[in-house]
Amino acid sequence: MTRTPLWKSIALALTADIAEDRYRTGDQLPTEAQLAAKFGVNRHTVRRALAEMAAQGLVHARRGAGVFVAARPTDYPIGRRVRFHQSVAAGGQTPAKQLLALDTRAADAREAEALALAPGDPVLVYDGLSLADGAPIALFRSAFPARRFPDLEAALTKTRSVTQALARCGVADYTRATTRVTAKLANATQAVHLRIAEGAPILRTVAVNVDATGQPVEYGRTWFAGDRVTLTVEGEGG
Amino acid sequence: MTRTPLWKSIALALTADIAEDRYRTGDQLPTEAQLAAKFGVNRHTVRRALAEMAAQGLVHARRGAGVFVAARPTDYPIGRRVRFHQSVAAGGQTPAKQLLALDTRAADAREAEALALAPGDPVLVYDGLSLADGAPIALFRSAFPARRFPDLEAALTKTRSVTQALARCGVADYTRATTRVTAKLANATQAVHLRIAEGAPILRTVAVNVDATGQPVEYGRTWFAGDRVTLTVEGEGG
DNA sequence: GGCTAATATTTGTATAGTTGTATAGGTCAT
DNA sequence: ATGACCTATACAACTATACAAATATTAGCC
Repeated sequence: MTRTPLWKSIALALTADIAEDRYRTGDQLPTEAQLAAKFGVNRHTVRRALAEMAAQGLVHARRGAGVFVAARPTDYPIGRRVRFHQSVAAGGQTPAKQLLALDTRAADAREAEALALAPGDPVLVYDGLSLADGAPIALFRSAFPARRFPDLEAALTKTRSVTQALARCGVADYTRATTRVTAKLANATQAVHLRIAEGAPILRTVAVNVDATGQPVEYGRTWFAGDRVTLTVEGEGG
Repeated sequence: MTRTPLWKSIALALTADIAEDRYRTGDQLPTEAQLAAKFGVNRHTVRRALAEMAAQGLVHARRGAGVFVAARPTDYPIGRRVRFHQSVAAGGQTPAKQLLALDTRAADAREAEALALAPGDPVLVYDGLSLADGAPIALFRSAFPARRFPDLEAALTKTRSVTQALARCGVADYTRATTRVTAKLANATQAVHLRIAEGAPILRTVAVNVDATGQPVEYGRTWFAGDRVTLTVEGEGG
């Protein structure tokens, strides 16, 4: 005589809690065991409800950690003068960057070509994570010509902003020369960082930034969580 | 939904980094904490990956120091005319020797017998470490008849090479009379020197070198890191 | 300079908690 | 009978935290 399945009513109740801001973006929900006790059902029934909500992008679970309220989609522009900080702030969210790794090594073939370096020239590689309101938006890996910017590593350690760090190294302004966008599937590592499932869709952009004289200063690859970001292309006066 | 366990993909990524020489033999990897941040997982997950790589002999951890890329297996010949320096250089690696202790004392029973000395005769004992590309390959303890070579201690201090030191003491050439090989387990001291785990397998060789007249000039015991060295037996024309 | 002691860093180990997955079975409406 | 729904149990994978043990680094002292 159960018109509505238990799991469905549980999902509705939790969805209402989120809609009424009882749980906010990034918050951890009670554990599955706690929810099961609270609703007086088996843990699997709660899981069924959470699975439905996850499929709708409302929540996301991290094994071993808990279930969290997912971030709302972010609009992200692509154009000649894109600055992550400004773009996110313009959308009313708080931007942040997390440094994952900073390493100097020999350039690989693509990096050397994009930056107009000789094979084997050193590049400074900056792996990081872009956040909006604490939610991960994008993974990125930027390569810079290490010989031209010997102080960039220190600058990036202080201010994780690429724009500010380059400014300290004498590049007052830079613009995006090329951008290519492709679709990929998240591998395990990317999925963890972006808090999405392995195999979930990802937007990958490959870009080269140049200074005022046209010299390439940054070769950047960025991976966006596909269902959390919408890339918008500005009119580019080529 | 994790097709591939996280730790496995992390181990693969790090293994690839080593294979592409981004981390070289003897290099220290980033700390577990840094790797955990870089891959966006808990430290224990990184440890699981490192444990797998350590089990394969790819890396080795030293508590309090870090995780290091293990040396690649070195081929080491056993035969009548073995010279450490030449053997390692022939393999394309850079040989070195580290002096641990140099001491003159009364010979014990085995040393006396091997060197054809009277009980209680003095022997010069040379404890050292053999390195290839900076990675420890073998621990050794060599005993020489002190009365026959009064200047050997000074010579060994200058040039840590046994061959060169003996040459200065009038032994232009020597050959290996006997070699015995056994397997042991590393004790704590050996493990520290060889940068392996306590209880790891060790190859021990016991050898007597004789001069052109057949007089024994060196009684040497050597402990090789079992998983880092392959002993190859040359055809010995007795 | 060299030695010692204190401090900080790094790996090793232990414990507890959380989500993911698999298996087995039971209830009920159609 | 069949399939959707729900319970029960167990284990694997991962997180979180804390502390111990070994090492590296630094400061101070002679």
